[in-house]
Amino acid sequence: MFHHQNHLKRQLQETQPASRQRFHCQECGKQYNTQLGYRRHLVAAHTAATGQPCPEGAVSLLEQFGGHIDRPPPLESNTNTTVPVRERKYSCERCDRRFYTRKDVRRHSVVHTGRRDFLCPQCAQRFGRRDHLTRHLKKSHAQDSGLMSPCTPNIPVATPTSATQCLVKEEPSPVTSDMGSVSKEPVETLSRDMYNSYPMASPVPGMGHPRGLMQGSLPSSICVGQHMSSHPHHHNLQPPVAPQQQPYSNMDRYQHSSTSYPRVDVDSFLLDLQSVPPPHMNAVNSSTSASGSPQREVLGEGVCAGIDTHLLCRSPAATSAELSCSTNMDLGPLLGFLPFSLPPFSTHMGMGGLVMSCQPATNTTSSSSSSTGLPSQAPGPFTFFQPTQAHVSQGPSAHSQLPQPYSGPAMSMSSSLPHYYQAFQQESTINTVEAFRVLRPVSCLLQCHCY
DNA sequence: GCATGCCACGATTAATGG
DNA sequence: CCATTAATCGTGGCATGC
Repeated sequence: MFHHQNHLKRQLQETQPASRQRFHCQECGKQYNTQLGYRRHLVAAHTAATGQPCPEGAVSLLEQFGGHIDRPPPLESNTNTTVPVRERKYSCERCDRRFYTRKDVRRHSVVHTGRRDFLCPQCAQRFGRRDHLTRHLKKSHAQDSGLMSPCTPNIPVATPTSATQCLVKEEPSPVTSDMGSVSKEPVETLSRDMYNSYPMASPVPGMGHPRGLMQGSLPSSICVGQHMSSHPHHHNLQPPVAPQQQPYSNMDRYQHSSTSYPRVDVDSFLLDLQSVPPPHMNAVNSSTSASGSPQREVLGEGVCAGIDTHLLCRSPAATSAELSCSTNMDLGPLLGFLPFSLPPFSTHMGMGGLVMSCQPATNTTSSSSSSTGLPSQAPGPFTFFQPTQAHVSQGPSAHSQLPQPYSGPAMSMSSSLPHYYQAFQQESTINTVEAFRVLRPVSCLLQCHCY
């Protein structure tokens, strides 16, 4: 269980200068901010060097690192020689961070785009870099290599050539083909968020990633939240829990000493979700995309634009109520951790949760794919969203008819949810109801595909 | 020059024990 | 309730091979 207060305290401690770099290696002089880093350094750098046999615990750790470290000494050891000091000549256009090589800048761009093109075939978790996927597979799925999740066949990615990785990158999405007039980036981001919507229960209890439910959704949430947070409409909102609440700025997102996204991104996203009327947001998106502002990408390029494209590609038969329905929002980031009315993960459902069932719906939703402009045979995550119109007609009545599974035992997963989700849960009833209203059509859709 | 992959490190989160 | 630990992911540096 996670204790927010405890976390806040710890966060404060770690961010205070006095407590930073308290772990000093007496052998090489390196300093570490965290005990974990210091211990890893000890195991990796000095355990083998001393010639002593690796401790039991260190053996497994070294195995995780791929064996004993045999890399040459770091460059710092040559600082007293004539080796010229390298300079970071290549800077990122979006955040002013500087890098040694151009390649690093390109790789860094993933931070801004939020793209996660590398899909784990075992648990549908997505990564922005191939080596991350490789690492994930080695660490999380090394033992279940022959245990393919049933969800895998439904994942619209290329067959992994290495049998270990699914490459989503550059994979022509079935949606992309129908959105030829749309710029590439929004489509990619939209598709990304759809993937992120995969509920990712660990295929094997005790294996895989325990946080798979929401891990992949964070960057997308950031995109959405960032875009929406830029709108003055939300300033009157109070964050549920925002220990690191900071004003948004592109620079603030990436502290030079930090490599992770601040939690406030998620909080902001959740707030925005509850407060933004879709038509308004649509207007914002339209203005944003039309103006071609350089801020576009910073403001969550893909997601906000993805909403536009999602709307634009829809059939003219879509009613105004339909357009005002938030099912047109890119809800992918939410689907990873919001309860909806999804059946709790169980062994009966099998591995992969919702992903395992993408069979054509037998109800009215089956005809909706044509109205979306999507190919009816298109597999993959978009099938989740095709039949949304079938539920739109419920309109405002759905508001007063809260889905039963939202309450009580259906939230069985809440005990293992991260604190920002729990913070969402703890929001006022009105806000929750609003969230339900926004998300209900999608949840109903998901139910249809699950049963 | 570029792509790939390994590694170190910080951050986050859940689990565990006192 | 609090502190600690373990596991995992995100990011940047950099070696290697083409």
